[in-house]
Amino acid sequence: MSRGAEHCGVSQSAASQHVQEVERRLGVTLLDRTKRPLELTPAGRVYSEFCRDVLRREEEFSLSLEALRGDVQGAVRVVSIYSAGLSEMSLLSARFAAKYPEAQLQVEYMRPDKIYDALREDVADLGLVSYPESSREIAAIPLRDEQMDVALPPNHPLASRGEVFPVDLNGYPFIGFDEDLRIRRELDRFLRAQGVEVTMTMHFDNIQMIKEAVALGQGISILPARTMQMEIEQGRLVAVKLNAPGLVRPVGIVHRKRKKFNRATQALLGMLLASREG
Amino acid sequence: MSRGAEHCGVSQSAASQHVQEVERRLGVTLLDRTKRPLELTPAGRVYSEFCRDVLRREEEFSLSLEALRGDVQGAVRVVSIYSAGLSEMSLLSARFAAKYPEAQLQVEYMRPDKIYDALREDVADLGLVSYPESSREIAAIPLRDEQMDVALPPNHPLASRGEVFPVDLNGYPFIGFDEDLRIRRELDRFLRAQGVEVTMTMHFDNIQMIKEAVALGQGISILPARTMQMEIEQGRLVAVKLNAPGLVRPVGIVHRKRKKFNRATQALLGMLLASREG
DNA sequence: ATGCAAAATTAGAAAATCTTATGATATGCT
DNA sequence: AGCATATCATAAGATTTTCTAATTTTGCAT
Repeated sequence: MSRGAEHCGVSQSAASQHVQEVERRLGVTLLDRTKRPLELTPAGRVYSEFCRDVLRREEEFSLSLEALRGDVQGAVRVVSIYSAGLSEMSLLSARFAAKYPEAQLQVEYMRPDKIYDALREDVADLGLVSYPESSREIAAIPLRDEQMDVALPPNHPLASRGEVFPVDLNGYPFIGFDEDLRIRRELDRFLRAQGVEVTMTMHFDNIQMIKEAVALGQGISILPARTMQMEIEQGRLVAVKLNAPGLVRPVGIVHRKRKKFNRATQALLGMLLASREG
Repeated sequence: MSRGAEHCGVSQSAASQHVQEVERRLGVTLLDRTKRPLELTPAGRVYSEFCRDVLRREEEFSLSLEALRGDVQGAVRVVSIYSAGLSEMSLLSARFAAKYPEAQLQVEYMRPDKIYDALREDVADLGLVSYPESSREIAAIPLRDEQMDVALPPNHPLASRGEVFPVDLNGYPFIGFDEDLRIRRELDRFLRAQGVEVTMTMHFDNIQMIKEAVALGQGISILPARTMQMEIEQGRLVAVKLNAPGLVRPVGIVHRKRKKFNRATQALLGMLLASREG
């Protein structure tokens, strides 16, 4: 039952209560609870049968609906922020294509607010964003919290340190994010809380540009560790761990609430969620 | 759509909102709203097909479940208050037996609180009560408001009047209901509001006994008109209309909330509701 | 017996659904 | 065409359902 609950993305309690409510409505017990692991009663087997039947029929229905709509069979439309998408999707799209050769994966990169718009207007199925936020129309699924490291040019005095404290950053020229981005506000809040005074010399609306500027020695920055891997390998950047709690960039999936996903979307979502456990 | 809403026992608004929510989830329009009466779109037809299919399967399922449970196929267990049940059920049970010869109708009479208990304990399917009340576990369906007349012995001074006013009852010995019955409280409230002062000489827990006592000249009473018909025909009682608004005895059906009814119960409930329109 | 994993229970929060009241729109009649 | 009528849509708020977090209970294995 716990497994089932997780599979449905609800708590163990919800699953237990739901089963009991179904039993009450039908007036029969579906599970033999004197046995562990739980066993289906005869009525439970009949009910299970019925449910599978309905699900099968539902699958048929949504197939014929998609055919009717003239949808591209099994297309997923993903919209993503630049930073999360490039690392995430490049890995995933290959695996996805291998596993579901007939499905079609479209990824498009845009700024966060455009992503939410795209979902609302139903021109995209899934969104990959940082600081995912749910609202009346949008549901959010957290994926992971990305560690934030200090990004330095290789020749920087701090570059040889195993880790740095926030105060060590004091006084260095800093390259940040545009002010209308959520991550900028979060970083500002963090630096202020830690009593760090940096000089914001430039700001950009995406991580690529910041990395570029840091590599060119224009200043230092704080960026999600996994977005810098390539540059570190190439020796263009150095990432140093920041010894301070609570600074992470949450990344998650957003989608239109209670929207029926086609099979391709379900599959991709499944892969994304599976990668979360790792 | 309005018809459908009523059929499901919800408001027109709820139906409209629900259809729109389904449309949103599926991402298609189901109804062509530029036409009156409303027409199904192609997608709507496919969806309707799907729904019928599921309902059909659900019907099959509940059949095999009942078979499994060893239920008496198509038995309805009705529990009723004495007064409503006798007139209601005697009429209905014949019609029911004629229409559904294979079904089995069990009627049992008991006091109101026992009725609610029986439903909660699932030893009865439907309850017929006055002043139906819903609660966490119980749902109530109003059936009708019964007119309340003054019950008099044939030789009573008021018996020849076409109608009486509440104040006319002043001073007469009165035969009422037990104090723990809702109808007693309602009558008390009514008499007090009308400024009537009667002498409660006896009280009983059921209408039969009150009628008996009135017929024997022990006092007058106020009773639902339709429960006195037999005695009036026999000349044992006289009913006189009471000229005062707001005194009715609501009668309704109660049942356990969100409980799956078997076909026999659905059929009987249908007949009861159909009789309501009349 | 005792501990452990998994399910049941409880209370309270969150979300879905419903109702009432009101506004919009197609159709048919004059 | 203009108006009346019936029907559906929308809005705001209340109600009901469903969910989560925390805790307790239960079956099974050691």
